[in-house]
Amino acid sequence: MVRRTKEDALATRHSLLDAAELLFQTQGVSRTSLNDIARSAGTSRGAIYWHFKDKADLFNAMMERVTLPLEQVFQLQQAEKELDADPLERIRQIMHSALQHIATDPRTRRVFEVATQKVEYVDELQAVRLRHLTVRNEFLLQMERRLVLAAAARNLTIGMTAASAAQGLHAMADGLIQNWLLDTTAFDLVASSDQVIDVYLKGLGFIFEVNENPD
Amino acid sequence: MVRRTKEDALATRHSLLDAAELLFQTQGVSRTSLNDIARSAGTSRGAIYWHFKDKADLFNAMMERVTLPLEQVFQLQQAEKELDADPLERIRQIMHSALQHIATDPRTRRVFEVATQKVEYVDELQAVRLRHLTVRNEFLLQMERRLVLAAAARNLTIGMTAASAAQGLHAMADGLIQNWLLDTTAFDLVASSDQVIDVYLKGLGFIFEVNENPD
DNA sequence: TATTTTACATACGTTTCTGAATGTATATTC
DNA sequence: GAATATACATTCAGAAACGTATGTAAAATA
Repeated sequence: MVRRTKEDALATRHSLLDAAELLFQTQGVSRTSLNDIARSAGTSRGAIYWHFKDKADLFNAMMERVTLPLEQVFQLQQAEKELDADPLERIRQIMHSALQHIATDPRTRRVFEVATQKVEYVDELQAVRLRHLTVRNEFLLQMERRLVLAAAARNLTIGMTAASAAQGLHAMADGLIQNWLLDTTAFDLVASSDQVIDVYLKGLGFIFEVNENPD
Repeated sequence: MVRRTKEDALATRHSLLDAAELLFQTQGVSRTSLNDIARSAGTSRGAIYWHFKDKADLFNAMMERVTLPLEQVFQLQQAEKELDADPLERIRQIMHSALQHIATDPRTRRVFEVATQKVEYVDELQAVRLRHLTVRNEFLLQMERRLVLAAAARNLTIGMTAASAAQGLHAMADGLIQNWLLDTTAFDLVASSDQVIDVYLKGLGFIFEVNENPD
């Protein structure tokens, strides 16, 4: 009704994104009107058009609220001097912490569910999609490099290109997340991922103790 | 304009589904109106409402046109007496032929792209989704059984439950398909899948010749 | 051949959403 | 403390989509 302070405005922005998350999750992006979001956040459409250009812009902001922190994690991993650490262990750590974060942080899980099941990637949303592809390719390259280092350190040669091996690793994590999001009670994401990723790495020729705990 | 023979009607139905496929792929399901589909197929909305209850019903028909044949494949695999065949080889064959089909059949690829990127699974479409989950679980059970048989035949014990191993196998195939659909030029689906699946099976303890061809 | 379905086409009414325009009261700035 | 920018709320006009109802001519049926 009246003008708020800058902090209030930021709070409004966040409550709009919060409302969007929940509504997108239950109704899907396209069937959620800007009016729905505004009313759920206790404001009007005017507030949305003030903070965002349109629905696609809002969607993008919602995504970045969870993906930017995730990307930070990868950047940090790269920043710290890791020359001494075992590349293979770093791979396992990175995968573990990423999956762990997805499994435990409610907002991340919600947004991932929206991003994988409740949105259609066309027109303006395609751009958002493409940006994420860039991030994914960056991740693939990192994994590829780490695999090369890990293989060299152990003086072994995997039976395929490092790029293919990285593709497989990423596909495995991606598939696990997707399937877990379809039914979060079907299996324990972190535990299963740890096991299954170790199986894959073992198949590549890397030998270590596989976690023996069933499930 | 005038009534056609039954064959004509069936042709109309198929052309409606064809048009829907293409429009869904480029515009997304929710942004494609029934009028768009009708005009693209050279008919009117009346034709759609004659053949289908609503858009969800049409979507479901579009899905079944490609999923039913795929399910048939699995059923047939089960029907023929396979007691003599090596269960591990059957797993590899099934995965290979499924991926091969997805990679080479344009309609299947198109519908998969729609199903994974161009539709929001809410409300009526949720039902369609749930039906596919049933199919998936059936597939998981089959793979689990085969893995048990394969392990028994070789007198080895994998370091996890067969269910988890099957989950990993399925997640891997699923992830590969998803990633390949995002950019079909990034890698060769069939070749990469063959390699990567063998790596996984090898990691489980199954030993055999891994295809050595790079990429 | 008369009757009844069938396979659509067309018209209608209603709902809903969007973007832009405009209004407005309060922070903020100078 | 006057001017300006901010953070929204409200209104408006227009398009578009859906479901239903109704029309219709040719197949199918008897």
